[in-house]
Amino acid sequence: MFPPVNEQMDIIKSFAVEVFPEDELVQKIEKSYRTNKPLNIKLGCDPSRPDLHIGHSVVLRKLRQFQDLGHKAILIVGDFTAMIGDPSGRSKTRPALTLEETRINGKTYLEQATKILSTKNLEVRFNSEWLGKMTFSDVIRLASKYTVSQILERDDFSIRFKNGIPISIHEFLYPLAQAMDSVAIEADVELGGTDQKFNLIVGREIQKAYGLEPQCIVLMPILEGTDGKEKMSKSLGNYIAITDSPREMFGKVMSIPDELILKYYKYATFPNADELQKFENELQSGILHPRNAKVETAKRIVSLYHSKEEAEKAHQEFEKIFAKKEIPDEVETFALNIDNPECPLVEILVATGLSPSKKEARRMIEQGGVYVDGNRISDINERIDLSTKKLIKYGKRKFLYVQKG
RNA sequence: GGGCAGGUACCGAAGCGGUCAAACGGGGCAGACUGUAAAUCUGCUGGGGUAUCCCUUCGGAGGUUCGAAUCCUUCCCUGCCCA
Repeated sequence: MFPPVNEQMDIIKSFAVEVFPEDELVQKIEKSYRTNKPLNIKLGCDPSRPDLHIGHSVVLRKLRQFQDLGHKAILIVGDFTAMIGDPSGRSKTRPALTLEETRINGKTYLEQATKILSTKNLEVRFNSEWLGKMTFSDVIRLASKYTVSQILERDDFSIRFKNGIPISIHEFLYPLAQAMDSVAIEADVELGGTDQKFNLIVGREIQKAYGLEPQCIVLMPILEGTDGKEKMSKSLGNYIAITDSPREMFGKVMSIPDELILKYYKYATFPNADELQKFENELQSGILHPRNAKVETAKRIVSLYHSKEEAEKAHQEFEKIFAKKEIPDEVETFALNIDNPECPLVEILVATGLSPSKKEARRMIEQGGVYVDGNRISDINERIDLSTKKLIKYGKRKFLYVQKG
């Protein structure tokens, strides 16, 4: 029923940064193979921001691999822990959410996650189920299993501590709470990004303290955002959401710095060994032009969340707008409710929502970023006759037809 | 509980009675260039109005002053040290 152990290990280790302790994992898999029982593979998700992006997809794809190997994926919706706010990789305390908010977000999360995960051997648990039941003495018992210096080993804590940036006590509890999830579901393996390493190790320790076999850990790389600097995240605005439209998705991939191409190709699409080898060789030897490498990567990514056809369309549209500087196929029309069709351009820009303020609209015109029917407008007092439909181009990529309506 | 240092625009960080809508850096946006929404370079970056005019902003609330982000009072928040 299960593939052979070696085969499983190869797949598990592919694309992972770290898998440890490897010997324990081999043993677990051997046992599962012998007894024909699937392993519990845990992945925690943070419902405080439910919009999944390609950065999340790396670890979700890994979980999917486990599912395909026949193991059981257990998605922990951290509805309870979201109230704490995971401090990982953050220099600031995160805002806490209410239970209801996290519940709603959890749902959205799941809808999106199943674009990658199989619904077959998938179990979804909310950690308020057990964390919410813990009494204060339970919490004290849990807290007694870990020391302050152990917790301060984590560098985002120690850095904050050293720099005099506040750390609230409840943040110390976060890794412990997450560890309790592993206890509650008896996780055999926990997946996470490399930034989760500390939390996952705490999970091992706490499982041991509660008399359980400790989980093995699979760490996946963190994908940088489209800016190429920071980790991909919604709050930084450098993300490619898995719900992005084909056009957006394609464009965003095209905007990544060249150095990131291989990483995106690799971790956002999980190519097979041959594909990867070929791509890497050609890119490095220069046979594959970086621009084309991006095109290929973008197509692959769009295909994963939409379809091959959509990807092809997005590509063509991209070429049209940016290489040929033409107008995209689908441009919305805005019916502007005005009395006099002769309307100052600045006001049109604000009324249509293209520009948040008149000030910015003027700035944009002054900087030569506004075109009406293909003509660059340089006068901020320009009036536009809207009795006929006019095409406005605002900045690099905003297009809109406007007409008096 | 005491002492000290702080809280400035999206973020970091200057300013310490008028010349402050507030230096500088990052981010963002635009333009040029290009192989792309890469890289690089240049410009812009509170709002309204356009004749160098008005409004809102420097943790909150009051006050001093012709005039405050800058001084005083008080409150809230944070860090460090001492107890």
